[in-house]
Amino acid sequence: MEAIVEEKCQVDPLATSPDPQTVRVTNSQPHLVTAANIVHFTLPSHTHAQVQSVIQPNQQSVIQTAANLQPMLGKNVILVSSKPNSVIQTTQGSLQTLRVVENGSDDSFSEEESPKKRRDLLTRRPSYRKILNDLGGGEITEGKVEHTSSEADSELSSHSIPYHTVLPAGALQITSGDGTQTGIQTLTMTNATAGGAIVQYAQGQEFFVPGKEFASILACPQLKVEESNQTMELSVSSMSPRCPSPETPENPTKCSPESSEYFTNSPVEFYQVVTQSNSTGEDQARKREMRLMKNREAARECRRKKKEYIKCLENRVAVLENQNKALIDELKSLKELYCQQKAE
DNA sequence: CCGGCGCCACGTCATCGATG
DNA sequence: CATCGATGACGTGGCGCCGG
Repeated sequence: MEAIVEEKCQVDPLATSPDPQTVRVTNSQPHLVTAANIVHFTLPSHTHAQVQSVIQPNQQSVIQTAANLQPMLGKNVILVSSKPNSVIQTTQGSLQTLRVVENGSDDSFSEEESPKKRRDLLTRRPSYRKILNDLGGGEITEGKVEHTSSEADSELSSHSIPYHTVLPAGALQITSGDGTQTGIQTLTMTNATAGGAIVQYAQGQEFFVPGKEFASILACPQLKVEESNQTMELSVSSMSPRCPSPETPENPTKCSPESSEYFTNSPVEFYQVVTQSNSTGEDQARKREMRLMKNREAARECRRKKKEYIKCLENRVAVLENQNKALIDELKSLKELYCQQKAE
């Protein structure tokens, strides 16, 4: 599939070129790029600029060109992101918004994007929080693969599951049964996604298992998983051998993310799923688990944003280094030209 | 092969600022 | 003022690399 980098120059108050222009780059596949990808494209003739760009996957970049240097340099190296709404910044003060569309995609540019927003993009300083805010609004989550707890929450709400049936991280407990249940206990997990799954068990009750819990459950070798088209049956069979005991907390992911509460240590054969009760102490524990779970997700997201921010800074470094190099070359050429004319 | 080391990702806690 | 999200700090485990 051929991807197209389509640039549409917005008429910005700061822009010097009033005519909207479109530049199509047909030799790049930004969405398939796994490493920096060199792309050549040519701006409209009146810009006298032939541009060589570096496509960075899943990044938003501030793109700087030196259009007024083009007659001298012929070629300019800029960084182009495959992320939409990147900004092309020229030394003439023109502001151009870059977006990436795939072939066949005909979604139009958001005309209602305010000049203020674009000016903010242009003038933003490299503040971590500021850039992260700029990167926000859906863009920064574009490359996000994993589902978040908010997605899980939305999934919950869409299923109208009572809040008390939500199991925070580590809250799912499978304890030894009282003998009323024999044999294999089957948990029916519906709507299983990376964000979690709705789990039904014997008494027709259901609860929500967050994605990580779900994955951990599936990873447990003591569980037999039968998958059908619409539902996934999770059978809890006898515990022999047992899941990792609390004596091995250094290896918690074998069965549980951070706790060993999924299973008892006793080698019993029957297990009963119990949810948190509403008693005060356990309610506090549940709140704590919820807080930890949210903070876990927040920390994950924060690190992801931080990495993206670092990449953005590295892109800027590359841009500025190239610009600096171009200016040095220009200065050198002008000096030579000056000395030549002076000698004549 | 093994220990040391560096890097990375993660979870948790503490703290701060925004918000209702 | 309580709550919540964001983030720095810290500790930990996994993993790859490298030298002995």
